[in-house]
Amino acid sequence: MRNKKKTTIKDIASVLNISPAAVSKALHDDSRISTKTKEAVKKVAKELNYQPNHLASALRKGKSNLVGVIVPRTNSHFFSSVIQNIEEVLNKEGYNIIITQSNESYKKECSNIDTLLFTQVDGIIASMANETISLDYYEKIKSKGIPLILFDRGENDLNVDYVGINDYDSSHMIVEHLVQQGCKRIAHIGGYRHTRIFNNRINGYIDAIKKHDLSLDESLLIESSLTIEDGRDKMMQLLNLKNRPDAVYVAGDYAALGALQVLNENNINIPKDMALVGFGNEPFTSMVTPTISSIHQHSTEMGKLAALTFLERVKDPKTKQTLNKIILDAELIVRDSSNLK
Amino acid sequence: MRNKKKTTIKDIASVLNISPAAVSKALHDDSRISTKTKEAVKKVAKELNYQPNHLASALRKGKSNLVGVIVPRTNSHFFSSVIQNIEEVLNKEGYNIIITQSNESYKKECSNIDTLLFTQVDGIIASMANETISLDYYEKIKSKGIPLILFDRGENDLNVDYVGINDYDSSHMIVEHLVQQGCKRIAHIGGYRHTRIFNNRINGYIDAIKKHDLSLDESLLIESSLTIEDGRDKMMQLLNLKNRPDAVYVAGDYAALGALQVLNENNINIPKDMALVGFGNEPFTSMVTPTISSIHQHSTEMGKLAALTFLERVKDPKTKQTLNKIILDAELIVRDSSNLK
DNA sequence: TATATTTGCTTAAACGTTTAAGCAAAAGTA
DNA sequence: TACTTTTGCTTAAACGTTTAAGCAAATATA
Repeated sequence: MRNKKKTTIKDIASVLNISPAAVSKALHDDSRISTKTKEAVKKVAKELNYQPNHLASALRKGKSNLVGVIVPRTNSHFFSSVIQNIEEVLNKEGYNIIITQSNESYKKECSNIDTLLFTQVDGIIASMANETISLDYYEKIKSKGIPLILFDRGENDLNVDYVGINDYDSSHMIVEHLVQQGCKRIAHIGGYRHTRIFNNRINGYIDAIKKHDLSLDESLLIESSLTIEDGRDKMMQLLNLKNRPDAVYVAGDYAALGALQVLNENNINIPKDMALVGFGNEPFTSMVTPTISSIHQHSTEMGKLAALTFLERVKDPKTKQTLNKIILDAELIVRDSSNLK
Repeated sequence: MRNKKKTTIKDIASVLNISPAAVSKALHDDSRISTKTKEAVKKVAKELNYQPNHLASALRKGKSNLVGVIVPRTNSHFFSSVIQNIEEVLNKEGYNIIITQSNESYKKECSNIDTLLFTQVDGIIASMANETISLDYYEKIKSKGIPLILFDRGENDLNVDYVGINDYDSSHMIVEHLVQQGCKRIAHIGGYRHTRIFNNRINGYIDAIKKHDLSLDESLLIESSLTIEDGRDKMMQLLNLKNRPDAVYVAGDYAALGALQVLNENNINIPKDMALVGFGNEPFTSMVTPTISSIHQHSTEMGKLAALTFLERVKDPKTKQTLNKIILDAELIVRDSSNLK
């Protein structure tokens, strides 16, 4: 007994003996349609359980009201929160989002871009994979003439909008905090320099170390993929030094967790023997023992701003695309791992 | 100098002086088109940087090759892993997925369904929010005539495909394990009974307790929302009992984490004074101190099976939709929190 | 050689919507 | 009264693709 055929605008039109065009206009509250007709149309639409065919209108109007989102992964609180806020802002404006994950792979990222373009999205909001070095492939998006907004990973000097936090200053805050706690030899397990945000963190670290007249020991500055496993490896590397550091600033919470595990396993007292600071303020930082100090990246604002930037771009597509960087101030959350009282 | 107008099939046709229909067929390797023409078409397509318009073909063919996925949230390893595997299987078959989150809200879940239907997805794969009690709203999906596959949360006796694990047996495994470790008073912080999987876990717990001739104490069985906070609350409740349990089986890892925090804060030795077992095998269970025993839910298989079930349904839409339940065996991962040697 | 089949294309309609253009009737204006 | 404007619709084309139907030429079959 199920109504297999979907009701279309034509069905409504024929019931009321008016043209499909009138129905379309009535449904969109066009001023040139009488209130009477509008009411009749809406009544019949409800009765016939009319559901507009999005594909048809998208095809006709040349826009899909779909926005693609690319993230390295969704199972981190940061990205998940950014996504949620992008969604919230865009839903209100009638956009839906398609979420894709690159799993930190450049190849997957490229295929995600193709997928999204194929789906005729009206724009793409993305944060780049660890592997991704250049924005070359992203040119494809711009050549389609749709807005591209990058966040977190993707700071650039090209004409691509970017929303992120002040990584350089964040490093300064961390080093400053550790110095205040009395630390003298501060190590940094950073991300890969080819990613701008990690490079900024490293530069911030270096400059802050210099500023406080601490020795800038090359063995204390290590690049890492920032996974848990690599965090473990790099921490062991630091422990094997003749002259161990008394504090470690890790550029990612997952790697910081790995470091913490190694320290605990080796019965090294945190923070007395070794202070520890992470980056990202992932929920688990306050769950582990000891709790890990970390940088809060304002994921809520970042998501909202990314979405709003997109909305501005579609509203005003004529204005020349110029570099629009939004840099948020981050916040250091001090927890047990670096609290020496 | 940018080519603003997108190349269409017509453009290719006019270059080669053939009909658009021939181009379409050539691009799809129709047997009725000569190899010569096919090659020519593909060459021109590449030259003009032709990108097929997905909306147009979807409209014409009546299918979008989009599959909607609804999950309570993406920032849990379980859901994130299921999604990843759904994606992997479906991408191979030319489908893309749209991920939406309900944030455990029934209202959001309904709006997600509307959104997905509006986007003309070819099917929906979903796991229900905590709040969701009935499948009523999901009827909308079925009345559209597209496949609906539920996983994890959503076991049902209706004609809706379901993929999940054996929750009843999992509870048995856990209780059995705790008994073997010497526990006598085993408490259960369960989910809400209105959700089938949690009800199954509770029933499994009760039956296993009876089987081992342990006392079935009502005060030891508590329903919970299974968030970290509620895990804390319910653990405190158990600690306040005159006759404390010597083991707690928590139906979710996040709540188990909350319980662990409370135990640690109260200097209760885990597992000596109180053994602890969680459910879900979230990565953090092996990160905290002590590590938490948990049930591995085979998220990889679950995602793949959900996707495959969907593919079968679209391949064979004529066959009557009958209840197709796939129940996987779960696995207990024993860690420090319940290992009494 | 006459007929049947296959090959390689074309034509035209269709998917469901939106929208520019147009037109008659009603209402407003002088 | 005669004109202009507004109202309320209709007509028809368009978005880019797919596909059923058809047709002429080439090839196969008897």
